[in-house]
Order: sequence, then C-alpha cells, then structure tokens
Amino acid sequence: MKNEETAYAIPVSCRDCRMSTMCIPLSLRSDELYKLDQVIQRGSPYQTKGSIFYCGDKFTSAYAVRSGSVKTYCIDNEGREQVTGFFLPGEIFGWDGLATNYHQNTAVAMETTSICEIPYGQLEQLNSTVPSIQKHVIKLLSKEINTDQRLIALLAGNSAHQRLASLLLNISARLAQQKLSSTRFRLPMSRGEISNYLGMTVETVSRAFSHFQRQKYLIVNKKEIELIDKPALQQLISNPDGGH
Amino acid sequence: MKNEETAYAIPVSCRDCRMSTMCIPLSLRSDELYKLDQVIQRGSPYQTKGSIFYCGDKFTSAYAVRSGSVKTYCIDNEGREQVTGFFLPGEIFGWDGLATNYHQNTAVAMETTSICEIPYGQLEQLNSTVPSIQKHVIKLLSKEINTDQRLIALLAGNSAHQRLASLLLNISARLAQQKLSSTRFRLPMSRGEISNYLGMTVETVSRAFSHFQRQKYLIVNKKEIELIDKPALQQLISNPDGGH
DNA sequence: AAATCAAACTGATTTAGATCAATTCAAGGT
DNA sequence: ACCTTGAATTGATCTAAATCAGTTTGATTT
Repeated sequence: MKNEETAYAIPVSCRDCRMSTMCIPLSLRSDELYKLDQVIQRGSPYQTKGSIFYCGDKFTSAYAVRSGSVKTYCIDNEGREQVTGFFLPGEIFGWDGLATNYHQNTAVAMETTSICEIPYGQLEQLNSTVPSIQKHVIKLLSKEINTDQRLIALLAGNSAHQRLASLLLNISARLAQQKLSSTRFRLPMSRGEISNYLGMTVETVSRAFSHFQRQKYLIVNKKEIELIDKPALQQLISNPDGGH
Repeated sequence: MKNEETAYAIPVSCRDCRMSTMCIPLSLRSDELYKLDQVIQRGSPYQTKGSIFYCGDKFTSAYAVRSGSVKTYCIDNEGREQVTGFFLPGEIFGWDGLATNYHQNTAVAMETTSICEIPYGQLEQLNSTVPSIQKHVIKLLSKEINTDQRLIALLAGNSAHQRLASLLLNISARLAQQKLSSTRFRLPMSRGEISNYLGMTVETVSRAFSHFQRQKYLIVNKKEIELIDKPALQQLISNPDGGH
C-alpha cells in the first residue's frame, strides 16, 4: 500500500500534491524533491475521533493533513482536556514531541482525514544530501511559535466575542491559503472544542454565534458558516471597546 | 571589547559559563565548543527598559540571558502591549523572528541585564562543520513551543489565583534549574507586567498576592517573594475546584 | 524635609461570562 | 415510526474578576 494510490486517490508524489508549498521547501530542486518523496508515507485515512498519536507516544514523525482536519490536545493540571491546536488541509502538526522525544499532545481526526507521515529520523538523514530541509523544519517550528504566541495574546487580552471572531477570521484566512472558499465553510470542530480552545464555555460560544448572526455578521447553521460581513468582524477584534 | 572581559566580569568562554547547558548542545566536543565560542558575542549590559530588539527589526540573532531578566511583548490587534514571555538567566529568546526574518516581538530588559548574542547566520554556517548545532536549535525551538502551549492551557482553563500560582511555581522551578533559591526570590517584573502576561488586571494580581499571604502560602513584600507552602500552591493549580 | 510621581494595595460597584436548567434538533439504532 | 443519545441553543441566575475610586508606600527631586 505504501507509495501506491489508495481508494481515496491520494497522489503518489509530493510533486502532484496541491499542499506542497507547506510541506516542501520552495527551493527544492527536482532531484531533491524526489528524495523527499521517497521518505513521505501516505497511509490510509483516519476515521472521525481516530488518534494519529497519543500524548506520551515516542516521537517519530511529523504529520501533514492532506484532507479532513485534526485537533491536538493535552491534559492540563486538573486532568482535563485542553485543545492546543486545530489543523486544516496543508498544515503540519506533531512537532510537539521534538524537544523531549515524546509527544506532549494527543492528535485526533475531527472527521475522516488523510494524513502524510513525515518520519523525522529519515528527514534528518536527508539533511546531509539536502541541507535545505533542516532549514525548512526550523522555519516550520518558528511559524508554530508565532501561531502559539498569537493565541496567547488572544486569550490574554480579548473578550469572548473577539476570540470567536478571531478564530473564524483565522480559519477563513487559512482556507483561502488553500484556495478554498474563505466565506462559506463547514467548521470541522464542535462547539465544545471551540470553547475549550478559546477558554470559554459552550454556552458562550453558542450565544456569540447567535449574536453575530443577529448583527448580520454571518449566517450560522450548526457547523455551516457563511461570513457576510468580514470587515465588521475585523473591526470587532481591532477595536479597543470590544475588549474586556 | 568583543570577546574580552568587561567590567562586569563576563566569562570569556562558553566553556566557563554556568548556563552552558542551555546554550550549548551537551554533546559538543571540545573542538566543536571552541568553534561555537568564536561566534557568540558578549556585549555590554542593558539598562532597565533597554531594548535588545524591536518588533519589526530584521532577525539576525537569538539571545541568551547571562544575568538579569528580559520580557518580550508584541502589539495586539487593539494596539496594546501584550507580554508574551519572561526570560531568566540561562534562557534563550529571540527565535520569534526566524519564520519571517523579522522579529514579531520587542525584547526589553526588566533590570540591568547582560546578554550573549548568538548570530544566527554564523550559527547556520557552523552547521556544515558541527551538524549537532542545528539539531540543538531545533530542540530549543521545540521547547519554546512546549512552553507556549503550556501557557495557552493555563490561560484557557484556569482562574486568576491558579494563573498566578502557576507563574510563581514556574519561576521557582526555573530558578532552581540555575541553582538559585527556589523559595526566596525577587520578581523582576512589575504587577502590571504579570497581570498583562496572565490576562488579568493589576488589582486582581495584587489581591491574589494578598490572598496567598493571608492563606500563609507565601510572604510577599512588593517584588520580594518567599514561598512557604509550595504544596498548597501546587494543590491549588491541580485541584479542579480551583478552576473557573 | 517637603513635594512629586509611580507602583502597589484595598474597598465598593458593576458586568461579562460561568453555571444551572430546560428545550430543540438531528442522527442512529431497533 | 419511535426511542435514544449527544450537540446546540436559549433563558434565568450567580459569581469571579473588571472597573472605578481612593489610599498607602516608597523612590526621586528639589
């Protein structure tokens, strides 16, 4: 099965993958790309709630979302789940295990999801022949730091409405990056997952959605979202009066 | 002045530095260490409120705190300062600029602080002769991700008392790592910086300190802290009833 | 020593969002 | 078609923490 096309028609080559800009250093020459290609593993899809890795597992690989979506969560001091990230097609996750060699999070598919596995050991070995790969890994890690710090700023300094508006605009922008609709989309995560991620309750998330709909900022139907007034949402998060 | 001893008696060599475990790959052989040593720059100390770099500056280096302390902050959507990190002796900061090549934060000394500069370009060049350095950078970045994610979990799921208790225990543990007292210490940051970092108001921080003192968890006198019942603080943050 | 200024603390009041409590709705299972 | 189950929504109440308003303390200047 490996390196072969599955029933879900996963491309055999990184070259053909529409997410390649995320996974692959842009500077990679075609012979280098070939080498990377030999290392990436394309497995069978995960079911909803299927785990890609568990907290405490030995770190062996990072993972790229090909289709579907993934959440990562850790167990906090009180023994509760704490969602630490949502990952959409074209995004890479799993670096959390690199520092200690053991994953600090559990990664779970939020819907039927296909994943490319990037075995880190083999990636490291590629380093001698394709040094730019190591550099690209560093860029990816650094990006993750920036993302996390933006979330920290969001959680520390913004109201419930602002947090939700930020998440929606953020997801919208990430979908746009993948050439998907940035105004009409289906949220892969539940209200509970959103509320956990944003540090609020399900009820508050639900009320915020209703409020946005009353204000005609968007149309919401369960997980289906249509953003109809992005500037208003943007202004909500950049307006000091909206804060707490 | 570079690579020479200053009036503040900064060691000339990374070998002699008591923070070396942080800065230097443990696996570095002595000839490799020598090469690293040639690259690290030891500048004159920064004054309180002196900036090490500004948000928007081109990223050239990471920085290690030799003595003193540093905060990093960014400007959030509403144009307000948002503290994203505190750095104590032996800790490295400044990786936030790696992804975009421009710093996403401003770094400011919170007291008289001496800093070692680690020029990234030269570090990258060392990679060909000392490959383990690149690996170590990756570890450091990954650690930063873990730290940030713990902060996310703290902000998303904990009460004001729990947040402050967590910060105090965290600082205590970091001081212990540097063989400094973990029960008696002087906080380098103001109440305002703490409250900003933890996503609450100065008044709430102040009241939380008073509360902890009344509960005999600690003795507080402005910035001087003596932790007298760490288990109680620990239990506060690991007890679901303490949450919000 | 008096005056100035900023940081920290404390009390009173308000409020955003948590909690508690139903109700609605859609998806599977029998 | 009916029952079960979980997710989402909505309303009523409660509370932790924000906001507002001083007061205290300590450092710096004059």
